[in-house]
Amino acid sequence: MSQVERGVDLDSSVGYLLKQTASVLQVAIDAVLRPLGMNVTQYSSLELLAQRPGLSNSELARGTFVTRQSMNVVLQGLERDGLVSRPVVAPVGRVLPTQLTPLGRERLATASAAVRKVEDRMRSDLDTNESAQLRSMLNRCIDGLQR
Amino acid sequence: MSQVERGVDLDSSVGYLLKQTASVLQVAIDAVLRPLGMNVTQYSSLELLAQRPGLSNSELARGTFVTRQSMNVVLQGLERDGLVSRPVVAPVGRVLPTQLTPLGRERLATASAAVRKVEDRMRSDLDTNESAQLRSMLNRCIDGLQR
DNA sequence: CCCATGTCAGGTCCACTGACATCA
DNA sequence: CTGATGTCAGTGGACCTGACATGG
Repeated sequence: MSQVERGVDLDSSVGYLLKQTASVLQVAIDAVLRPLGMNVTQYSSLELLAQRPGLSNSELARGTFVTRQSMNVVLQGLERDGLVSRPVVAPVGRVLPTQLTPLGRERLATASAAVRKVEDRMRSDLDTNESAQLRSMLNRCIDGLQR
Repeated sequence: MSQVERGVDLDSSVGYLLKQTASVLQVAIDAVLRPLGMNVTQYSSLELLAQRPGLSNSELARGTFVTRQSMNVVLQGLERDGLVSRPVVAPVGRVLPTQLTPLGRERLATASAAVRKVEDRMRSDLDTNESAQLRSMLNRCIDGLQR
């Protein structure tokens, strides 16, 4: 049989496990978003826009962990599909504040429900307290790395 | 200033935090491996081979979360650079067991030390007990997702 | 026969880097 | 001038599908 199943002794490495978990999660979310014609970055952008209307291209890029160049392409696609809208000219500076359209809000609702199910499945073996601990520890990992 | 810094209220989502942590970690490890002329997938392959000599292409692919086609390309590169070696003919079946060369072992030692530093920095705000908890919870997240 | 493996090919997707103009 | 932004262009990595030969 295969020597690599689960539990190479690399699972003593937090980094390896982190990568694995993120990878499995990405695949799972991808799978539920694909039938909706959406990928993770597009979904993340819509979710961010719902919570913080008027975010600019660069701000969305930072919020979804991609470059502003990549986000530019994403936004062009979302705009083409009528899910978001941006003013033709910048009201101030070069920043173009982006808004969800009614259609975008509708699609997001569907996608959001699907993604929430995945996340619930991921947390199904964790109680509320552990979820909070997990978030706390991940935040501290991020802080540590950015030092 | 930017409205997106740290702490959009999405950090109540484990999934979002997980993606962010993995993203920051990837960037950090990339940064230390780049000067060594290595990327994360190559490093992961060498690390796996050090712990489990003789892994095949397909097994390495599963262990690093890429397809066997992608791993095939990676191995060709590592072989060309003299970091790994594979027999010309399969000793049994079609499986070609891969081995680290002395050079590969040497490069891995350097890379491994660099990566370990990053991982230590990531865990700097966690005590031993918390690290174990984090691993445990990540493992349960993976199990939950694969159900 | 069925399945896993190693490998090659073609096409696609996605994110990145580089570069440039614009504006506070 | 500096720094942030929006955007265009090119590049690279990893994916997928398909294919085929080989071996348990």
